[in-house]
Amino acid sequence: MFEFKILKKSKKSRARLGVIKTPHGEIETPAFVPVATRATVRTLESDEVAEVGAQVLICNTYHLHTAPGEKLVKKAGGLHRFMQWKRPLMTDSGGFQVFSLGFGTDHGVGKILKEEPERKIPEGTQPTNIKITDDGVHFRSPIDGEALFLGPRESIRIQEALGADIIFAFDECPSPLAGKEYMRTSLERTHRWAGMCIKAHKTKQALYGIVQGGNFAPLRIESAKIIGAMPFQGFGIGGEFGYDKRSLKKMLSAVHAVLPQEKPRHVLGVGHPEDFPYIASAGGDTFDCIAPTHYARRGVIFTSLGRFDIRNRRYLTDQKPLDPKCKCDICATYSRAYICHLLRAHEMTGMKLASYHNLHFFNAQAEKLRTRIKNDEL
RNA sequence: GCGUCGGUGGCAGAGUGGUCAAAUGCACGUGGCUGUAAACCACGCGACUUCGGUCUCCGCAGGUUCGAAUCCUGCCCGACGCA
Repeated sequence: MFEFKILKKSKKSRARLGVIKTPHGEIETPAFVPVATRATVRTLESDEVAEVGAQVLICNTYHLHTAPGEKLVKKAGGLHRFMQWKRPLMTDSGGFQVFSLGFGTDHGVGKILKEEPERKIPEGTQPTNIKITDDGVHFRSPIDGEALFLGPRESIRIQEALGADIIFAFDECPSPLAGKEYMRTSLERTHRWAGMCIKAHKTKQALYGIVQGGNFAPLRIESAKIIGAMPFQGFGIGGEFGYDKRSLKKMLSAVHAVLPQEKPRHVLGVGHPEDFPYIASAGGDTFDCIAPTHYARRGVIFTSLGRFDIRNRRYLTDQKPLDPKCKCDICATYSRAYICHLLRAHEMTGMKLASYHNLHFFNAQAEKLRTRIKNDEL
């Protein structure tokens, strides 16, 4: 059972208000999706993640295969039961690790760059530590060197064992440094893999296909046409979208114009607070980002007035809450001074309180998005 | 009181005649982080600087030497042992 219902379409933009129905409940969209790579939103219990307003989480195929292994998760009753998360779940296919453990590591870059990249990865190049073939990807764990092969069939098989409500096709997330020729070859491979994923897919879990093409508009459009025509129940849009926010919106809009309107779209791995309106107005329904939790552990607090580093000395004497406008339990209870102290002292509680607040903030921002669409403001 | 060992940058701790403004770690500071190899990473951390350097610096005071954090003498302080 999987269904997507569009409740309202904006007249001002491509934004839509919707609801995704899954066996584990509904997701009001646009929705922010916290990242729970290894079956946990780091530092938080599943109950707390629910408390903070998360409707759905995304876990990771590669990392859960590595530990504890999908067999064990299946034996434990599936991901939901294993991690005691009662709401919907997604699993990412491992396609992002093709980048993050490949060229991402080689060049020390993330998938979104700050400035116009000097594209330099020529076609036929392989990353140092992994090998990309037509059948899939040979990984080598950066931790213990363990060899691991992941292709479309393997990814789907693992994701079926894990048992999330929404699963993703295995793709290659291309590097933002990939040259156009590399991008084209990679894209064709990703498209081939998409077909293989559909063939391999046996369960009732919703399978999303992934559109790639980097910052090359014609490739993006082509990808959206090909993936959009395949019998997926939803779509992921992955990779990079250029180095500024405007190109993100433009590219997403172009892709969403091509994809079937009645199916949900998930924007993969994008979602700093300032990106939210761009994603939603470009037609995105769900989107995940590690930012709230990843940054929280390093002391970066997201607020209605922007972000700041709570570890800064001056907050040691600041008795105000993290964000005076925030309605979360942390802001109602604890001072900046306390959280500043905890983080400086490397106390885990500091990371947890910051994570809790940031996640609340991100979810509240997503809720604002929905309200704005309802009120014809977006 | 005698003996032994030791006193190095905010802390811990290398160095034991030149290559030492002094390893390394921690702390501190700045920057980075967008489908999490991430409680991580990079850089800085005596002062001044026209960025080529200049000055001050290894408990204190003297001395030896072309040259001392490093060797010698005295003093101060600490740990341990013996009285």
